[in-house]
Amino acid sequence: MKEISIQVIKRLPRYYRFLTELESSGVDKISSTKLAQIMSSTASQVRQDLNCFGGFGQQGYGYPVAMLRSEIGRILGLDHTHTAILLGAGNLGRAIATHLNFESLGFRLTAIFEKDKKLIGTMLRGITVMADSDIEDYIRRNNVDTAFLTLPKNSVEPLIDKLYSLGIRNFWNFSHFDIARKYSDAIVENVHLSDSLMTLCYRINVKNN
Amino acid sequence: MKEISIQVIKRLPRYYRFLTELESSGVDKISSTKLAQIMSSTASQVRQDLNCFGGFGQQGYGYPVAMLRSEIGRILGLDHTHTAILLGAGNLGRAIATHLNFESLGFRLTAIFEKDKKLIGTMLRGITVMADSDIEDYIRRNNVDTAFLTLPKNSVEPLIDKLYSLGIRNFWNFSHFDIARKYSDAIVENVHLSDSLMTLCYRINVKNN
DNA sequence: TAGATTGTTAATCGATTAACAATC
DNA sequence: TAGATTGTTAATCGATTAACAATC
Repeated sequence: MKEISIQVIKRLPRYYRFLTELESSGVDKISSTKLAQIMSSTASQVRQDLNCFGGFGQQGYGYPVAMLRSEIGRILGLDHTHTAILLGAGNLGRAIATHLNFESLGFRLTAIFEKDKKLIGTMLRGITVMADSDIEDYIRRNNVDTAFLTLPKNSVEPLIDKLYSLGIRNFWNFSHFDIARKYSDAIVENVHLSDSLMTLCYRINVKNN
Repeated sequence: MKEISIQVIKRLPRYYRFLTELESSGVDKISSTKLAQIMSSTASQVRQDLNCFGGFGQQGYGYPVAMLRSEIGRILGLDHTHTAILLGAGNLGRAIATHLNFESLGFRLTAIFEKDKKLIGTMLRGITVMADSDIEDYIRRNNVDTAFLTLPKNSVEPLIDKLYSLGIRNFWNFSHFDIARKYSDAIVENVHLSDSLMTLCYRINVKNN
């Protein structure tokens, strides 16, 4: 199978969201043209994207919504269960922990670690926040493959070698530490909120120049 | 001037971050080759990107770091001050409010609104959280141009028309409500955390297939 | 000057869009 | 069957990469 481009992959969650909505509003089939309208895309792109993974449609009819949704979920691997730990129970960490339904996104959050003593022992999403110093022990005893990093850059820096050496290769990284550069075989998904805000700033200024 | 592509724009904050680091570690000049190495990019791309905005370099020498950094800051418009309000003081809203240094990102956060009565009256980053019902009045009395939306989709939906009708055109949107589709002249920067996590899930599964 | 490195044009590569035969 | 719409190939468009003359 030919490699799927990152552009296509990044569109998949969007298809998944819109199809979920369509399904729950009782729509049972949709054409590439209609789906493209809803998603501000093009019929060509929809068909090209979907055909990267197989022929889900039917000529003269369109795509069955429920089947297409579940197929995309399967392609994304949302039925898998990767075991993740969260590092950092500050504002951002708490938001992530409480805000997302990991179970339907392919993950299981099993532990939360924090340096600040005031936060250790508190509960988040049914998980007791543990001390930073327990990380190594926890990973050794449990099968963890993913780390969610909601710590500042200078806290990630001294931690990342330990995580890597303990076998963690997947990172959801909210910090500005460049993990991918240091460990080229790691899978790193970065969320840089300030970058996003700067982009907004640029676009506002261009419009109002 | 020819339109700058969105790919280039999205790379600008990254240049800005790396240049800020270089500057604070006392580096005063850098070649496109070296900068590309640090950023896991290519020398060609660096030069092409920068030359969208002007010739900041010097042949045989490279780019002056401090000057290039401040130029990119100016291009991004970080010296501007857009006035923003935050809607939603839940976990995510609180994280956003406390986590980011808006002043150095081109924005000023002046008010926070929330539906939940338990949160109204609490302080965040020196701002007293106000009741949802005060939004309209506040916007009429103050010059607000941007809204940060850290509310769920079904709370954004009934609110967005009011915001738009009161003149707000710029949105930093963490919800799944599709603002751009409804108001095509709005500038919408979306942050979809669950999309990002699904992309990570896909990439892990492809690697470990 | 000689070496280094930019700015910029040209070549390549890949993604998006268009077109249409296949077929339900 | 006729109409609709897919799957897929071809055309276009744009972004990235390479090359090199200009020049500090």
